[in-house]
Amino acid sequence: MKKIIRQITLNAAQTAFENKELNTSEFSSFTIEEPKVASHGDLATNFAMVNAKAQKMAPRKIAEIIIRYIDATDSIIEKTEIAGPGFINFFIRPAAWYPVLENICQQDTEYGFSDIGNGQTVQVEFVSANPTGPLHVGHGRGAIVGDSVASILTACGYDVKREYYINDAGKQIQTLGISVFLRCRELDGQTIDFPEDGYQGDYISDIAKNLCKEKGDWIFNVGEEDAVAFCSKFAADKMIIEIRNVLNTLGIKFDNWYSEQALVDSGKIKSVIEQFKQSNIIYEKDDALWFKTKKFGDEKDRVVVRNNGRTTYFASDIAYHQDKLDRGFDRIIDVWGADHHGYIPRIKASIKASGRDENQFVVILTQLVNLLRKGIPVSMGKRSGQFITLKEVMDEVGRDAVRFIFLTRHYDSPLDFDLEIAKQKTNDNPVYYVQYVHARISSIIKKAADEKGITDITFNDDAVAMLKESEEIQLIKHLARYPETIIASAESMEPHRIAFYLMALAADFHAYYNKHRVLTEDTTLAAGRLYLVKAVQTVIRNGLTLLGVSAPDVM
RNA sequence: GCGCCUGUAGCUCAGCUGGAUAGAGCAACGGACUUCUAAUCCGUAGGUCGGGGGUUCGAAUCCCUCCAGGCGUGCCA
Repeated sequence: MKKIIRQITLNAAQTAFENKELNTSEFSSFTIEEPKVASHGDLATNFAMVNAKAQKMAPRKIAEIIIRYIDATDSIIEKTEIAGPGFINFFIRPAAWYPVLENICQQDTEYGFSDIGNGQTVQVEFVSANPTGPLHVGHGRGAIVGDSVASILTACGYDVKREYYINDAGKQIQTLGISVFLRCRELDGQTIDFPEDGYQGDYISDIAKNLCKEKGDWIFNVGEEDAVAFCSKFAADKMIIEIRNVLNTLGIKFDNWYSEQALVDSGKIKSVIEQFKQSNIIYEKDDALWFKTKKFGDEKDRVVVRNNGRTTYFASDIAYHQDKLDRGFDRIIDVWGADHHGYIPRIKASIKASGRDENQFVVILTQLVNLLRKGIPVSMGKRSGQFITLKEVMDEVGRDAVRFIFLTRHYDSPLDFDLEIAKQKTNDNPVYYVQYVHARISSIIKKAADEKGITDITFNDDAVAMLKESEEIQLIKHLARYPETIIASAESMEPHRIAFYLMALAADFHAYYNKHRVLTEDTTLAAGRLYLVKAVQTVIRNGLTLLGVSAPDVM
């Protein structure tokens, strides 16, 4: 609808120019939007205001000319008016909205999809938590945002792959192995001296128990180095399985699990370092190798190979991101916790240094999650072992509520997650409010079939023409806004826009439901309303699907 | 010190990328179930958009500055 109004405005302006009523045909970009107040019409444009300067005319004067050139007879426009400083308000004929319903019905699960992505390939890398411990709610936020962004981009015609980068190489894996090995020795009755930087959680002991059962004799008979290496691998594999399981319960599946160890083994890290050395972007100082990140926008240069000869995490990351781009993705999106934000400039630097476009690389930073219970913070220390895992939160709260809560906030703002509120089935917890719409409509449709024998809800001019109530027109207008909401959500990579859209649509529906009965005695009217309500249900379901939330038929 | 993020109703948050009178939910108060699910609806009340400047027809939104909070600032990952 916005597109149509835009075109009508442009046509009018063009004709006005041809008739020498406007001074130039260079029109500045203008917006078509929905006024907040109903009395300002269905749609409004600021065309006259933004063009005042170029036209060297008063805004209201321009608006007046435009309106004169808009053919209001026999079109979708009922009337136009000039308001305020020079807005042009458009009032749309109610009947002009009806085709929206037919669209929804025809496109069904694909209503709201678009092709703005034009088949561009995108990779979304998210979670990528070290396999050294269970996921916590912070990881959950990244997981849900990343997954949802991926879904939304897919719906917009991007070719999207989800990837998890497993940090299964490096020091933290060593520490994991040592921690497990020590617990094994403890189980064996030996006295141990558990290091301060070891992993303290109970899960370490659990893994140790498992390991002892399977390989108890063996690990004490091989050398300590081999034993620790084995423990590392064993524990990391176990953790990955557990992580994968939790993510599965959240409804998240990755296309690719990328191993850092595999990256190391492939020699890519070495070859990238060598390559940058040759082009003089990596240099030697204090027996270490440094990357000239400062030259490419970072605060200072960063070490890639330590003076002990071992590569840093950054070195792996350089190679990893090079590898992603080598795989041909047009855009790579990383979802990180906000505590990693200092890392962005150096990764960008490495991409720039390789002669690529740094804009191909985008980072979504999710702010921290504060876990609360009845308003009281729950401690989240990882090393102390005193933390509530994502799995525990999922078991307590459930997938739909967890996902929806995370997605009703902009990822950019810190989030208080209160376990008690999350469990409540009230409006503090709007996921049920939205799902309830779906269930209610399912119930109506079932009733229509059971009691009235209506099983075929299809478009019918006469029936749809019965939709005259202001709440009905408002609902249809709301439905018409869905596709542009998805596009805006994709462009900004902000899933929360969909969540808010759904809550607003749900509010409109519940209000309508309370005021008007769908299954009326008038069968034509009932058919029209059923058709409308079914469209609402389709949109609710499509939106929830993009957020990874279920759309139940019964609640 | 420097960098990033945040500051909007008592609380939790939106605000469509600069538009008209700043919006929801919760909490408070008053109403609505013989009728398609009351996990719902209707109404009342609640604001110096952290403070101060600037940019322009127009600012919660953009710029500057100050204040407050969070995070970061390793040859850790």
